[in-house]
Amino acid sequence: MGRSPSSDENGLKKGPWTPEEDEKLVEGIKNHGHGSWRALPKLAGLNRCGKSCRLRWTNYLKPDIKRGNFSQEEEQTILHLHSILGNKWSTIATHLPGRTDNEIKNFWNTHLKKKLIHMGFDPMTHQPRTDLFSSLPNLVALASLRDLMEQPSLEEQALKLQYLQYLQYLFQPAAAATPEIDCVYLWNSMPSLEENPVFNSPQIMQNQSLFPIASPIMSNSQPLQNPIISPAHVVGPPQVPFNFQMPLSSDVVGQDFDFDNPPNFQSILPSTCSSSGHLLLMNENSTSNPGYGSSSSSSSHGAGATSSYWPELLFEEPFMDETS
DNA sequence: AACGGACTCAACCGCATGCAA
DNA sequence: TTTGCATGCGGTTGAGTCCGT
Repeated sequence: MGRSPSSDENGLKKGPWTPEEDEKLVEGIKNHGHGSWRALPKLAGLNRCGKSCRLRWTNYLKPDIKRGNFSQEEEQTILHLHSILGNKWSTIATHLPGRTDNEIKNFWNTHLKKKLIHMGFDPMTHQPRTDLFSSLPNLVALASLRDLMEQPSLEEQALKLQYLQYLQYLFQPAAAATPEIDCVYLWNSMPSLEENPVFNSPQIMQNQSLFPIASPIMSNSQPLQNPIISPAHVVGPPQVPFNFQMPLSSDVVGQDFDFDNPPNFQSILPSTCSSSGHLLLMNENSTSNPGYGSSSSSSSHGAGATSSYWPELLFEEPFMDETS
């Protein structure tokens, strides 16, 4: 790691530090202090600039520096402080004894930022990403549609639907999160899909109470409504832009589904798609949005806006072959 | 075993800020 | 008030390492 040794136009050495240089720097600071970084290299017998010496000392050689992995607590502290302070690494570092701003910055860029993005949060605002995240239910629904259609029986399709409903339930709270909801809380409360016993339990077929209504965070949650499994508390319009009533109540259900020669998809695809599956670009003023719920027409892209726009990326390629 | 892409992190760069003359 | 120097800060770079093929 680091850089190859080189020197600048003044003949001062650049690049990685050698153990000998480290030793000289430590000795120099011990004897002369670091009141003047510019004078220090000369006093310590180093062919380095003062800036390089300061950086080496503050980021590596200072005796109270803590090395090694960040703890869970440190991770949460960084996350919380970053949500308040932004990229003020030196300020954040003052709250984490033994950690340097450079180390925190690197940890953020290599781990936490990616983790937040992966969870659907904007790493800068710590708010749910309205572009991708709010479309997740749509994406999941789309990805699962084929799977749903391939289920041999109505019961298994119902099972799939409940799975979709549960995903919807999981995604909605974050998408509906308001600024006062602490991102750290969501971070900690976000369940792991793989580990969730619901998905490994036969109870999913019997349990009609998968969607608690008491949770304050979930108060805006509006799981997908469908005619087969409809939890009593579910109110409001469907949030997934499919009218599942159509395939479920039509002859399509339970039969072998040929995706190469689909039936008339106009009835089950949202209006943003043409019958051939291409995306019909939809601007903010579009009024044609039947069946998606009233919230979708809002121009607010902030937290809580439930966008039903089809992600444009999704349809860079035709949704399905134009064979019919 | 070899290769190549992804990842990590120490170190550099340039700008901002503070302060003394 | 202006100027110049020293230091601090955040963004970026790039060589070493890891890991999958």
